[in-house]
Amino acid sequence: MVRKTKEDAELTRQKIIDAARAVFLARGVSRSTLEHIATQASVTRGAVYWHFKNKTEIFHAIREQVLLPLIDRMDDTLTIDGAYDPLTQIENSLCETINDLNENIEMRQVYEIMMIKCEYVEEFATVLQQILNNCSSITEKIQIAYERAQAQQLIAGTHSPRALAMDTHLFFSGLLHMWVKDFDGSRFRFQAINLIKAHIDLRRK
Amino acid sequence: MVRKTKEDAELTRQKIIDAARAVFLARGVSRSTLEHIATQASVTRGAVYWHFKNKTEIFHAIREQVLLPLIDRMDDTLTIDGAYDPLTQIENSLCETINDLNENIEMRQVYEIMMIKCEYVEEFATVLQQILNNCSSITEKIQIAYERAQAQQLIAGTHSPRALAMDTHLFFSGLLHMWVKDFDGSRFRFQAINLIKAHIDLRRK
DNA sequence: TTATATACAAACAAGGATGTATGTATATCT
DNA sequence: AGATATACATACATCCTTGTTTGTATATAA
Repeated sequence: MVRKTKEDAELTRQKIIDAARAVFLARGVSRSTLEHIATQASVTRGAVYWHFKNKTEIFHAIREQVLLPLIDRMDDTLTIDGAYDPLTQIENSLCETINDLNENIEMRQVYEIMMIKCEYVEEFATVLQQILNNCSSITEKIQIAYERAQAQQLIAGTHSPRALAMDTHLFFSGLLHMWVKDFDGSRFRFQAINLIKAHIDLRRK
Repeated sequence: MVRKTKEDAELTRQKIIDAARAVFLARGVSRSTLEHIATQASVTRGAVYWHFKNKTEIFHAIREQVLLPLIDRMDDTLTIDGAYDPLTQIENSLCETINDLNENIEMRQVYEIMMIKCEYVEEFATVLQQILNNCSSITEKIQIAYERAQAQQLIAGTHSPRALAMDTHLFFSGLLHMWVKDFDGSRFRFQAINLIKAHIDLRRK
């Protein structure tokens, strides 16, 4: 059979994306061939080339599908003036991301691919800029929360919200990297939440 | 000409390593072929295969040549009971690493390769375990310094040296990753030292 | 109902990349 | 001084991988 309905086609497209995620994770992006991906998706390379121009396009599709919703959600938890104090809001925001990583397999896989199974050269180098931009945006959100915390006199000592935000962001950035590398979980995964709490407690008055 | 003297041979071996570092940096590890490396080193693949079993072995040679001395030096600055107070020792140790990155081109290149130009799959997956072990060892050193700082009552609030060390390590880990990705320097490279100072100041009484 | 565009499968062509095998000039050892 | 091992260069065979082209059955539009 050939020529499926529009919905069928969208389904195979998604099947290819899912297959690519699994293959990238297992073999790394550059060692993954379109044949690997096609086989994993139970289609031929013909189908892959129909839906995507090349491997790079699949890579970007995978990345966007998981990362875009994540950024939106992070924005929400940090900027909404909710029931918790600003420091707790930051803490919750970071913890939520860790929970997502624990529960959402696809998100975990994408993070692992982006962090230790991809080489940022040539066509992929542009992603680095996007990552830096995301980081800037997140740091700004955290900074705003710290400013509110300072206004409410929740912070010990005298530290600029900017510096606090950078420190928190770098801490979390390191945590994510270690979380991904720590595949047996013993060193970082199981205590990630406690590490976040300790980090925020350092700032509490 | 062929059959050089032993010293000549060692020289070509080093030339190949240097060439590989440059090629890995420019094209990423997996897209770098032995032909690329040989050409860059002004030799043929024959020479490369004489000195190394394959690309993976060159990779490990590059890594060890830069990382092993670094670890030794980090050990020294952290464990020696020198003229500075423990918190300043930690600060200096981190700042020294950043200074190294700024001044030592080869070290900078190796960090960049290991962090964003290499896929940790198959033969390279073992490196992840080594990285985790290094991290553990560094965290322990930092923890000991924090314990001394606590004994001297230099630390604000009541936080366990263990938690402080983990937090510092994760912060620095994140900083290194950002330092590498921030190729134009504007966001992290130029203010790395200040970020470290701010991080340590958070702990000072 | 027929024409056309769609959603693939299958076949084709070409260029690398790897590992090995072979050749060879010359340090080095005896 | 001759033998041997060394330090490569060159040539060879094999296996992928990629991109494109062609074929084709069938939704879908006219």
